[in-house]
Amino acid sequence: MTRQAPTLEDVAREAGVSRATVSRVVNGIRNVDPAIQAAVRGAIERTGYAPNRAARSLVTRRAETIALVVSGAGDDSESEQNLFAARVLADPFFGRVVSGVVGFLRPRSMYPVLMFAETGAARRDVVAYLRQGSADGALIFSTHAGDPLPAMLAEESLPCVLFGRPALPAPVSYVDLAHRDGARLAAEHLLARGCRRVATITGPLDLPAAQERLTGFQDTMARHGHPYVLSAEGGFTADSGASAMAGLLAGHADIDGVFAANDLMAQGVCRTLHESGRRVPDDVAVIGFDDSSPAYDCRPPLTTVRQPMEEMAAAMARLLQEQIEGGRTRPTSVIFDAELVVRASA
Amino acid sequence: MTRQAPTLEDVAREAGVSRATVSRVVNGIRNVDPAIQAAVRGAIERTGYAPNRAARSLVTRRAETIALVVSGAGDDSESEQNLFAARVLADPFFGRVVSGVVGFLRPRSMYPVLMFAETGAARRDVVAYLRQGSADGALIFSTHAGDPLPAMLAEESLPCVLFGRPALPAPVSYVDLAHRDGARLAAEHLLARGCRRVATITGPLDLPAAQERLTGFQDTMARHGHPYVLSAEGGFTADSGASAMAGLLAGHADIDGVFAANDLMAQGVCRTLHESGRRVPDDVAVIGFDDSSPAYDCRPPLTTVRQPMEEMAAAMARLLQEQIEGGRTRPTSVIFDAELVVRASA
DNA sequence: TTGAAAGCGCTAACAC
DNA sequence: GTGTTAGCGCTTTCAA
Repeated sequence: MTRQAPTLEDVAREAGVSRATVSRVVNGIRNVDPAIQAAVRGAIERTGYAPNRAARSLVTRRAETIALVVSGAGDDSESEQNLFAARVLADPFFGRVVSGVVGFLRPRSMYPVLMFAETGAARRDVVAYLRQGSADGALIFSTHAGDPLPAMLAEESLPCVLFGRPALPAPVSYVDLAHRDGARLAAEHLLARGCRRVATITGPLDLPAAQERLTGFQDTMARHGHPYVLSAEGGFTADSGASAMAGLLAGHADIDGVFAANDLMAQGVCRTLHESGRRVPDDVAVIGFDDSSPAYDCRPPLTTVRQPMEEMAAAMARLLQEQIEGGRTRPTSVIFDAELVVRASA
Repeated sequence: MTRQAPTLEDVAREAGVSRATVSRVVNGIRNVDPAIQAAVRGAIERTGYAPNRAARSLVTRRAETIALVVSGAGDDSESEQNLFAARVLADPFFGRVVSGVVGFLRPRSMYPVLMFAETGAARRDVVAYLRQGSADGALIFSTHAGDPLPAMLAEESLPCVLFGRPALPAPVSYVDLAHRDGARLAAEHLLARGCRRVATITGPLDLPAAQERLTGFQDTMARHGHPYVLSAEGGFTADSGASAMAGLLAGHADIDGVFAANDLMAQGVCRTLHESGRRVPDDVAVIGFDDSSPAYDCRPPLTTVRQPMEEMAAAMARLLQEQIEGGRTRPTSVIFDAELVVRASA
């Protein structure tokens, strides 16, 4: 930054027109004489002009930026903010989410600001960030049921869209999956394979998604003459899946089918099964959920219920954009369908 | 946003002082009478004032934002921009990087803007983004040797810091690891275990880091009487590690020690070894590099060369900050030490 | 179709 | 220690 960056004024002088005209050309507004338009473009080229974002934002009242926030439910005492970020990023789920968001934003020359909000202070920072106009809205990914952030944003009428129905009711828009149907697909597939003794490893049951996957699975099994389904609660991590499976196996050695509420846990399940000398899928069929990278990294590759994460994330961004542009509109929700992806594990 | 957001003016009126005074209080500048300070704080509280970022940036000429960019070396024809993002995020390496960056930024109330620059157009967008003042500088993580972005930024004197020495020489600051030393630690450990027939699986050899890990390993082996080391080039992915190992094994069934240039490949190596009926570490000892999540997710957990990623990423952010604040200073580099983490695989 | 001019909300001299 | 004032670079009426 040795020399001062050229401004609209400089370009105007160079092109022999007014600032307003240059502004019109830059913003692609019609009603500008083609000749002048060319002159202006030439001047922009020559001066190496780049519009100043802050100045534009000041008048348009738009940051043209959105925040991608991953929030937890910790309180201020917790100083593990960083571990939280690392843990979230380690979840393969996240890569697909970012990919979907970026896919929507990039064509619009926008880039997401990454925020992790595990503590109360961090959540207040998110609210402040939006109130300052640093971002026009937020895409929220809650990792815990007790997350107060959605309500905080709704309270201030700050534009936001959640991934998944909020566990704590709040008047906000969200994008979700038909979890029950997804679980049903898994149940039917296990049944069709001839599994007679099935179990499910659930996610944290205070999360609506985990609850619905369980319910959908149980209901379908019940409808097919299996009123009771073995189950154990996991934490959506591979280790939790592995130990939940070990626990189940200890009491029920004859399990021949398992539905894990996400791929990471299914991966853990496979590990435990393998260590106990059982073959997948011959001895025990395993189905995961999400269709994220562990699904195909797993040996054997996992049969899983696909959640169209990229599309869902893109839909969130679209909804947010509409909310930002349209001013106050009431909350909406978009529900996507799940799909069974059959690989080797079941 | 029903009612207009309160401005400095409103707070000033409410507190019965001038805008300047309110500004001083907000920015924590001394020389403000404690009583007035309290009055102003009260007014801020009552009005619910939040400073407008754009207005501030306009005058301070600081966005107080930095870009975290992951760049590749693709050209414009490539339309796989999204896959690129997903692939990068899937790499466990990335979570630690973000964690380190966020750890440095958060206390300063800053958040990184995430950008993926795999195509030429995307790289130009990164440059434009910085030139517009949307971000004050960039943290660059190149995934390919031919990445032209560093040079592009240097050309425009835009503040940036790279992760790793640039493969294409460019006058930019960077933070790196003493790769050679790290590889030496791995070699010595394998030797100390009594391995006689060792092999190494390298990363893409056009990357300086991969090259140095190989050189460091070979040199140490040579110094200990092993002038020739078997090697195969991988692509830093688990699959590439698995197949490189299979290839090596085909020609040399007696391999008893392997050094993989990253954990992901080491994981693939373990998989291949396991499938070939060999035990790790009894039949073959395996050492990885990075100490990222696959290292402890792997069975057995990997002995690996730890790269203090979080600290490195934080150092990058610090260097960038200095560069932004200090104006033009010449490129610097900071090199971190590697450390051997002994687990079960070797 | 183009230009003149009025701010957007804030900081930073400078004066008091 | 506090207020006054002049912009920062841009968009956007409003006239011409």
